[in-house]
Amino acid sequence: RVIIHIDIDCFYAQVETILNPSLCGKPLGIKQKNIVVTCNYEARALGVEKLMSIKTALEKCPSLVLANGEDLKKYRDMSEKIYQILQSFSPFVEKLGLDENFIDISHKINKSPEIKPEVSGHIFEEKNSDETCACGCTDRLKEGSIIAQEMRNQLKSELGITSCAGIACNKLLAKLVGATHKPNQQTTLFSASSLNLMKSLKHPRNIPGIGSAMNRKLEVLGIDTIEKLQATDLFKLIEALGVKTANQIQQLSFGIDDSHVKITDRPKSIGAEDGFPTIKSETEVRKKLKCLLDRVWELVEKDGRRPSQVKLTVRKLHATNHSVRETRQTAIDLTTGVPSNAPLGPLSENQEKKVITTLMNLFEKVVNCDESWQVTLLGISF
DNA sequence: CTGGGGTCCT
DNA sequence: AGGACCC
Repeated sequence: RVIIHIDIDCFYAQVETILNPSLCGKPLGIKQKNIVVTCNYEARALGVEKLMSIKTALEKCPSLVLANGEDLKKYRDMSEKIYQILQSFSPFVEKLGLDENFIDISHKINKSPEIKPEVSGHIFEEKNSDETCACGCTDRLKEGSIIAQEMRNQLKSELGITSCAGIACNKLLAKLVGATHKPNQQTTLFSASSLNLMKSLKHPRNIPGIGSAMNRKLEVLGIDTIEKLQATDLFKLIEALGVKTANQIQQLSFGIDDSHVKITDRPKSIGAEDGFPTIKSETEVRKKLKCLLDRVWELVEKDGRRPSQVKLTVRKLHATNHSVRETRQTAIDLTTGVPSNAPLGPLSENQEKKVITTLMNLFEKVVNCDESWQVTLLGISF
Protein backbone atom coordinates (compact mmCIF):
# COMPACT_ATOMS: atom_id res chain seq x y z
CA ARG A 1 0.00 0.00 0.00
CA VAL A 2 0.88 3.65 -0.30
CA ILE A 3 -0.44 5.64 2.65
CA ILE A 4 -0.10 9.39 3.12
CA HIS A 5 -0.48 11.04 6.49
CA ILE A 6 -1.20 14.78 6.38
CA ASP A 7 -0.77 16.80 9.56
CA ILE A 8 -1.61 20.50 9.55
CA ASP A 9 1.08 22.68 11.18
CA CYS A 10 -0.13 24.10 14.52
CA PHE A 11 -3.65 23.94 13.19
CA TYR A 12 -5.59 26.25 15.54
CA ALA A 13 -2.89 28.91 15.32
CA GLN A 14 -2.94 28.83 11.52
CA VAL A 15 -6.72 29.20 11.45
CA GLU A 16 -6.58 32.17 13.80
CA THR A 17 -3.88 33.83 11.69
CA ILE A 18 -5.80 33.30 8.47
CA LEU A 19 -8.90 34.85 10.09
CA ASN A 20 -6.84 37.72 11.53
CA PRO A 21 -3.72 38.33 9.42
CA SER A 22 -2.44 40.99 11.81
CA LEU A 23 -1.38 38.07 14.04
CA CYS A 24 1.12 36.98 11.40
CA GLY A 25 4.68 36.88 12.74
CA LYS A 26 3.66 37.39 16.37
CA PRO A 27 4.00 34.69 19.00
CA LEU A 28 0.48 33.28 19.26
CA GLY A 29 -1.07 30.89 21.75
CA ILE A 30 -4.52 29.34 21.57
CA LYS A 31 -6.19 29.39 24.93
CA GLN A 32 -8.84 27.14 26.38
CA LYS A 33 -9.68 28.07 29.94
CA ASN A 34 -6.43 28.03 31.89
CA ILE A 35 -4.35 26.34 29.23
CA VAL A 36 -2.43 27.15 26.05
CA VAL A 37 -3.58 24.15 24.02
CA THR A 38 -1.32 24.92 21.08
CA CYS A 39 0.81 27.76 19.75
CA ASN A 40 2.63 28.85 16.63
CA TYR A 41 6.33 28.39 15.95
CA GLU A 42 7.20 31.95 16.95
CA ALA A 43 5.79 31.20 20.41
CA ARG A 44 7.59 27.85 20.59
CA ALA A 45 10.88 29.61 19.87
CA LEU A 46 10.22 31.76 22.94
CA GLY A 47 9.62 28.77 25.22
CA VAL A 48 5.86 28.27 24.99
CA GLU A 49 4.76 24.62 24.87
CA LYS A 50 1.53 22.80 24.17
CA LEU A 51 -0.76 22.32 27.20
CA MET A 52 1.20 24.81 29.28
CA SER A 53 -0.74 26.90 31.81
CA ILE A 54 -1.49 30.48 30.78
CA LYS A 55 0.50 31.70 33.76
CA THR A 56 3.65 29.82 32.86
CA ALA A 57 3.31 30.72 29.19
CA LEU A 58 3.14 34.43 29.96
CA GLU A 59 6.10 34.17 32.32
CA LYS A 60 8.16 32.53 29.59
CA CYS A 61 6.87 34.84 26.90
CA PRO A 62 5.35 38.14 28.09
CA SER A 63 4.73 39.21 24.48
CA LEU A 64 2.54 36.16 23.83
CA VAL A 65 -0.71 37.00 22.05
CA LEU A 66 -3.63 34.82 23.10
CA ALA A 67 -6.66 33.82 21.05
CA ASN A 68 -9.59 32.02 22.63
CA GLY A 69 -10.08 28.58 21.14
CA GLU A 70 -12.87 27.26 23.33
CA ASP A 71 -15.43 27.37 20.53
CA LEU A 72 -14.27 24.90 17.89
CA LYS A 73 -16.52 26.15 15.07
CA LYS A 74 -13.82 27.92 13.05
CA TYR A 75 -11.56 24.88 13.31
CA ARG A 76 -14.34 22.48 12.35
CA ASP A 77 -15.11 24.58 9.28
CA MET A 78 -11.48 24.62 8.13
CA SER A 79 -11.11 20.91 8.92
CA GLU A 80 -14.07 20.19 6.66
CA LYS A 81 -12.51 22.17 3.78
CA ILE A 82 -9.27 20.25 4.19
CA TYR A 83 -11.14 16.96 4.16
CA GLN A 84 -12.95 17.92 0.94
CA ILE A 85 -9.68 18.71 -0.84
CA LEU A 86 -8.10 15.43 0.25
CA GLN A 87 -11.19 13.53 -0.83
CA SER A 88 -10.75 14.85 -4.34
CA PHE A 89 -7.54 12.77 -4.50
CA SER A 90 -8.92 9.53 -3.08
CA PRO A 91 -12.17 8.31 -1.52
CA PHE A 92 -10.16 6.59 1.22
CA VAL A 93 -9.66 9.39 3.71
CA GLU A 94 -9.67 8.89 7.48
CA LYS A 95 -9.78 11.86 9.82
CA LEU A 96 -7.96 11.80 13.16
CA GLY A 97 -8.99 14.80 15.21
CA LEU A 98 -9.48 18.05 13.31
CA ASP A 99 -6.01 18.39 11.82
CA GLU A 100 -4.79 14.96 10.72
CA ASN A 101 -5.83 12.72 7.86
CA PHE A 102 -4.70 9.37 6.48
CA ILE A 103 -5.18 8.85 2.76
CA ASP A 104 -4.81 5.49 1.01
CA ILE A 105 -3.72 6.16 -2.57
CA SER A 106 -2.63 2.63 -3.44
CA HIS A 107 -5.16 2.45 -6.27
CA LYS A 108 -3.80 5.60 -7.90
CA ILE A 109 -0.29 4.30 -8.31
CA ASN A 110 0.76 3.53 -11.85
CA LYS A 111 1.35 -0.21 -12.21
CA SER A 112 4.07 0.08 -14.88
CA PRO A 113 5.42 3.57 -15.11
CA GLU A 114 7.51 4.29 -18.21
CA ILE A 115 9.24 7.10 -16.38
CA LYS A 116 10.89 6.38 -13.06
CA PRO A 117 9.47 8.89 -10.62
CA GLU A 118 11.67 11.11 -8.50
CA VAL A 119 10.94 11.80 -4.88
CA SER A 120 9.39 15.04 -3.75
CA GLY A 121 10.62 16.18 -0.35
CA HIS A 122 12.81 14.37 2.15
CA ILE A 123 13.69 10.70 2.29
CA PHE A 124 14.11 9.15 5.72
CA GLU A 125 17.80 8.12 5.99
CA GLU A 126 18.64 9.43 2.55
CA LYS A 127 22.21 8.10 2.78
CA ASN A 128 21.38 4.39 2.67
CA SER A 129 18.28 4.58 0.52
CA ASP A 130 19.78 3.73 -2.85
CA GLU A 131 18.55 0.13 -2.78
CA THR A 132 15.35 -0.43 -4.74
CA CYS A 133 13.07 -3.01 -3.17
CA ALA A 134 12.39 -5.97 -5.44
CA CYS A 135 8.63 -5.77 -4.84
CA GLY A 136 8.41 -2.38 -6.53
CA CYS A 137 7.38 -0.45 -3.42
CA THR A 138 10.24 2.03 -3.77
CA ASP A 139 8.86 3.45 -7.01
CA ARG A 140 5.30 3.36 -5.69
CA LEU A 141 6.32 5.35 -2.63
CA LYS A 142 8.13 7.85 -4.86
CA GLU A 143 4.93 8.34 -6.79
CA GLY A 144 3.15 8.71 -3.49
CA SER A 145 5.48 11.53 -2.53
CA ILE A 146 4.54 13.40 -5.73
CA ILE A 147 0.85 13.05 -4.90
CA ALA A 148 1.45 14.17 -1.32
CA GLN A 149 3.21 17.24 -2.65
CA GLU A 150 0.22 17.99 -4.89
CA MET A 151 -2.13 17.64 -1.92
CA ARG A 152 -0.05 20.02 0.17
CA ASN A 153 0.28 22.50 -2.70
CA GLN A 154 -3.49 22.54 -3.07
CA LEU A 155 -4.07 23.02 0.66
CA LYS A 156 -1.71 25.99 0.47
CA SER A 157 -3.08 27.57 -2.69
CA GLU A 158 -6.78 27.10 -1.94
CA LEU A 159 -6.85 27.49 1.84
CA GLY A 160 -3.54 29.14 2.71
CA ILE A 161 -2.76 26.21 5.00
CA THR A 162 0.70 24.67 5.43
CA SER A 163 1.09 21.04 6.43
CA CYS A 164 3.44 18.12 6.82
CA ALA A 165 3.13 14.78 5.09
CA GLY A 166 4.52 11.33 5.70
CA ILE A 167 4.51 8.73 2.92
CA ALA A 168 4.96 5.05 3.76
CA CYS A 169 3.47 1.59 3.30
CA ASN A 170 1.19 1.72 6.35
CA LYS A 171 -0.55 4.19 8.64
CA LEU A 172 1.85 3.83 11.56
CA LEU A 173 4.96 4.48 9.50
CA ALA A 174 3.35 7.28 7.47
CA LYS A 175 2.43 9.14 10.63
CA LEU A 176 5.79 8.63 12.28
CA VAL A 177 7.90 9.53 9.29
CA GLY A 178 5.88 12.66 8.57
CA ALA A 179 6.86 14.01 11.98
CA THR A 180 10.60 13.81 11.23
CA HIS A 181 10.68 17.11 9.30
CA LYS A 182 8.48 19.94 10.59
CA PRO A 183 6.91 22.33 9.80
CA ASN A 184 5.76 22.58 6.18
CA GLN A 185 7.79 19.64 4.85
CA GLN A 186 7.26 16.04 3.84
CA THR A 187 9.18 12.82 4.25
CA THR A 188 9.04 9.46 2.50
CA LEU A 189 9.99 6.19 4.15
CA PHE A 190 11.33 3.38 1.99
CA SER A 191 10.55 0.09 3.64
CA ALA A 192 14.18 -0.96 4.19
CA SER A 193 14.45 1.84 6.76
CA SER A 194 11.35 0.87 8.74
CA LEU A 195 13.19 -0.71 11.66
CA ASN A 196 15.55 2.24 11.93
CA LEU A 197 12.61 4.63 12.07
CA MET A 198 11.03 2.60 14.86
CA LYS A 199 14.27 2.41 16.83
CA SER A 200 14.75 6.17 16.45
CA LEU A 201 11.63 6.69 18.59
CA LYS A 202 13.60 5.44 21.61
CA HIS A 203 10.64 5.04 23.94
CA PRO A 204 7.59 2.76 23.48
CA ARG A 205 5.30 5.61 24.59
CA ASN A 206 6.15 7.34 21.31
CA ILE A 207 4.34 4.63 19.34
CA PRO A 208 0.80 5.76 18.48
CA GLY A 209 -1.45 3.22 20.17
CA ILE A 210 0.66 2.97 23.30
CA GLY A 211 -0.82 5.44 25.75
CA SER A 212 0.02 6.27 29.34
CA ALA A 213 -1.79 3.28 30.87
CA MET A 214 -0.09 0.70 28.66
CA ASN A 215 3.20 2.49 29.08
CA ARG A 216 2.97 2.05 32.86
CA LYS A 217 2.36 -1.67 32.45
CA LEU A 218 5.34 -1.92 30.12
CA GLU A 219 7.57 -0.09 32.58
CA VAL A 220 6.56 -2.56 35.30
CA LEU A 221 7.89 -5.26 32.99
CA GLY A 222 11.09 -3.30 32.58
CA ILE A 223 10.29 -2.47 28.96
CA ASP A 224 11.48 1.07 28.36
CA THR A 225 12.90 0.96 24.84
CA ILE A 226 11.52 -0.05 21.47
CA GLU A 227 14.20 -2.72 21.18
CA LYS A 228 13.23 -4.28 24.50
CA LEU A 229 9.60 -4.32 23.37
CA GLN A 230 10.66 -6.06 20.18
CA ALA A 231 12.71 -8.60 22.10
CA THR A 232 10.21 -9.34 24.91
CA ASP A 233 8.95 -12.90 24.96
CA LEU A 234 5.45 -12.80 23.49
CA PHE A 235 4.02 -15.08 26.18
CA LYS A 236 5.26 -12.73 28.87
CA LEU A 237 3.65 -9.82 27.05
CA ILE A 238 0.38 -11.74 26.68
CA GLU A 239 0.27 -12.42 30.41
CA ALA A 240 0.46 -8.70 31.11
CA LEU A 241 -1.69 -7.26 28.33
CA GLY A 242 -3.89 -10.01 26.91
CA VAL A 243 -3.32 -11.79 23.63
CA LYS A 244 -4.76 -9.21 21.28
CA THR A 245 -3.03 -6.14 22.66
CA ALA A 246 0.25 -7.99 23.16
CA ASN A 247 0.40 -9.13 19.58
CA GLN A 248 -0.64 -5.75 18.28
CA ILE A 249 1.88 -3.64 20.13
CA GLN A 250 4.75 -6.01 19.45
CA GLN A 251 3.88 -5.81 15.76
CA LEU A 252 3.78 -2.02 16.01
CA SER A 253 7.25 -2.04 17.58
CA PHE A 254 8.55 -3.63 14.37
CA GLY A 255 6.74 -1.06 12.24
CA ILE A 256 4.08 -3.55 11.18
CA ASP A 257 0.54 -2.18 11.00
CA ASP A 258 -2.15 -3.93 8.96
CA SER A 259 -4.96 -1.58 9.99
CA HIS A 260 -6.68 -0.06 7.01
CA VAL A 261 -7.62 3.52 6.30
CA LYS A 262 -11.17 3.65 7.56
CA ILE A 263 -13.29 6.09 5.59
CA THR A 264 -14.57 8.79 7.92
CA ASP A 265 -18.28 9.16 7.43
CA ARG A 266 -20.78 11.00 9.53
CA PRO A 267 -19.91 11.15 13.23
CA LYS A 268 -21.29 8.56 15.61
CA SER A 269 -21.80 11.16 18.30
CA ILE A 270 -22.02 14.93 18.51
CA GLY A 271 -21.37 16.72 21.75
CA ALA A 272 -20.38 19.87 23.58
CA GLU A 273 -18.88 20.38 27.00
CA ASP A 274 -17.80 23.22 29.21
CA GLY A 275 -15.54 23.35 32.23
CA PHE A 276 -15.77 26.02 34.94
CA PRO A 277 -14.55 26.75 38.49
CA THR A 278 -17.48 25.19 40.32
CA ILE A 279 -21.26 24.88 40.37
CA LYS A 280 -23.22 23.95 43.48
CA SER A 281 -26.93 24.35 42.70
CA GLU A 282 -29.32 22.62 40.35
CA THR A 283 -30.53 25.99 39.09
CA GLU A 284 -27.04 26.77 37.84
CA VAL A 285 -26.77 23.31 36.31
CA ARG A 286 -30.01 23.79 34.42
CA LYS A 287 -28.80 27.13 33.07
CA LYS A 288 -25.49 25.67 31.92
CA LEU A 289 -27.24 22.75 30.28
CA LYS A 290 -29.54 25.08 28.33
CA CYS A 291 -26.51 26.95 27.06
CA LEU A 292 -24.74 23.71 26.10
CA LEU A 293 -27.88 22.41 24.43
CA ASP A 294 -28.06 25.48 22.21
CA ARG A 295 -24.46 24.95 21.15
CA VAL A 296 -24.74 21.23 20.50
CA TRP A 297 -28.09 21.51 18.75
CA GLU A 298 -26.53 23.78 16.14
CA LEU A 299 -24.23 20.90 15.24
CA VAL A 300 -27.00 18.30 15.40
CA GLU A 301 -29.21 20.40 13.16
CA LYS A 302 -26.48 20.77 10.57
CA ASP A 303 -25.88 17.02 10.72
CA GLY A 304 -29.55 16.43 10.06
CA ARG A 305 -30.09 13.12 11.86
CA ARG A 306 -32.57 12.95 14.72
CA PRO A 307 -30.85 11.87 17.95
CA SER A 308 -32.09 8.72 19.65
CA GLN A 309 -29.86 8.81 22.72
CA VAL A 310 -28.58 11.55 24.96
CA LYS A 311 -25.61 11.37 27.29
CA LEU A 312 -24.73 13.63 30.20
CA THR A 313 -21.13 14.02 31.36
CA VAL A 314 -20.39 15.39 34.82
CA ARG A 315 -17.03 16.09 36.38
CA LYS A 316 -17.25 16.28 40.14
CA LEU A 317 -14.74 17.72 42.53
CA HIS A 318 -14.06 14.64 44.63
CA ALA A 319 -13.20 14.67 48.31
CA THR A 320 -9.77 13.36 47.42
CA ASN A 321 -9.13 16.72 45.76
CA HIS A 322 -8.92 15.18 42.31
CA SER A 323 -11.82 15.21 39.91
CA VAL A 324 -13.83 12.32 38.56
CA ARG A 325 -16.00 12.12 35.45
CA GLU A 326 -19.21 10.15 35.32
CA THR A 327 -21.67 9.69 32.49
CA ARG A 328 -25.31 8.69 32.29
CA GLN A 329 -27.08 7.88 29.04
CA THR A 330 -30.71 7.26 28.09
CA ALA A 331 -32.96 6.98 25.07
CA ILE A 332 -34.82 10.12 24.02
CA ASP A 333 -37.77 10.50 21.66
CA LEU A 334 -37.77 13.79 19.78
CA THR A 335 -40.30 12.74 17.17
CA THR A 336 -43.53 13.48 19.02
CA GLY A 337 -45.68 16.01 17.23
CA VAL A 338 -43.61 15.91 14.03
CA PRO A 339 -43.62 13.49 11.11
CA SER A 340 -40.66 11.23 11.82
CA ASN A 341 -39.21 12.03 8.40
CA ALA A 342 -39.50 15.78 8.78
CA PRO A 343 -36.20 17.60 8.46
CA LEU A 344 -34.61 18.46 11.75
CA GLY A 345 -35.12 22.11 12.61
CA PRO A 346 -34.44 24.37 15.55
CA LEU A 347 -35.43 22.91 18.89
CA SER A 348 -39.07 23.58 19.65
CA GLU A 349 -39.87 24.73 23.16
CA ASN A 350 -41.41 21.35 23.89
CA GLN A 351 -38.34 19.53 22.67
CA GLU A 352 -36.04 21.73 24.68
CA LYS A 353 -38.10 21.14 27.80
CA LYS A 354 -38.00 17.41 27.16
CA VAL A 355 -34.25 17.31 26.69
CA ILE A 356 -33.52 19.46 29.72
CA THR A 357 -35.86 17.39 31.88
CA THR A 358 -34.21 14.21 30.69
CA LEU A 359 -30.77 15.64 31.41
CA MET A 360 -31.76 16.79 34.88
CA ASN A 361 -33.02 13.29 35.62
CA LEU A 362 -29.68 11.93 34.52
CA PHE A 363 -27.95 14.54 36.63
CA GLU A 364 -29.78 13.37 39.73
CA LYS A 365 -28.42 9.88 39.15
CA VAL A 366 -24.91 11.32 39.29
CA VAL A 367 -25.09 13.59 42.31
CA ASN A 368 -26.29 12.55 45.69
CA CYS A 369 -28.83 15.28 46.39
CA ASP A 370 -28.52 14.98 50.17
CA GLU A 371 -24.82 15.57 50.32
CA SER A 372 -23.17 18.72 49.07
CA TRP A 373 -21.48 18.48 45.71
CA GLN A 374 -19.32 20.53 43.39
CA VAL A 375 -19.45 20.14 39.66
CA THR A 376 -16.61 21.46 37.47
CA LEU A 377 -17.70 20.31 34.03
CA LEU A 378 -20.91 19.50 32.17
CA GLY A 379 -21.23 17.90 28.77
CA ILE A 380 -24.10 16.89 26.50
CA SER A 381 -23.71 14.35 23.75
CA PHE A 382 -26.24 12.94 21.27
C1' DC B 1 -8.89 24.79 36.16
C1' DT B 2 -4.89 19.67 32.11
C1' DG B 3 -9.32 21.83 26.43
C1' DG B 4 -12.91 20.25 24.01
C1' DG B 5 -13.62 17.33 21.42
C1' DG B 6 -13.84 12.31 19.26
C1' DT B 7 -13.26 6.62 18.48
C1' DC B 8 -13.26 1.85 19.85
C1' DC B 9 -13.11 -1.94 23.31
C1' DT B 10 -14.40 -4.22 27.63
C1' DA C 1 -20.81 2.94 32.03
C1' DG C 2 -16.20 3.25 32.09
C1' DG C 3 -11.65 3.07 30.32
C1' DA C 4 -8.31 3.07 26.86
C1' DC C 5 -6.68 5.52 22.93
C1' DC C 6 -6.22 9.73 19.46
C1' DC C 7 -5.89 14.92 18.33
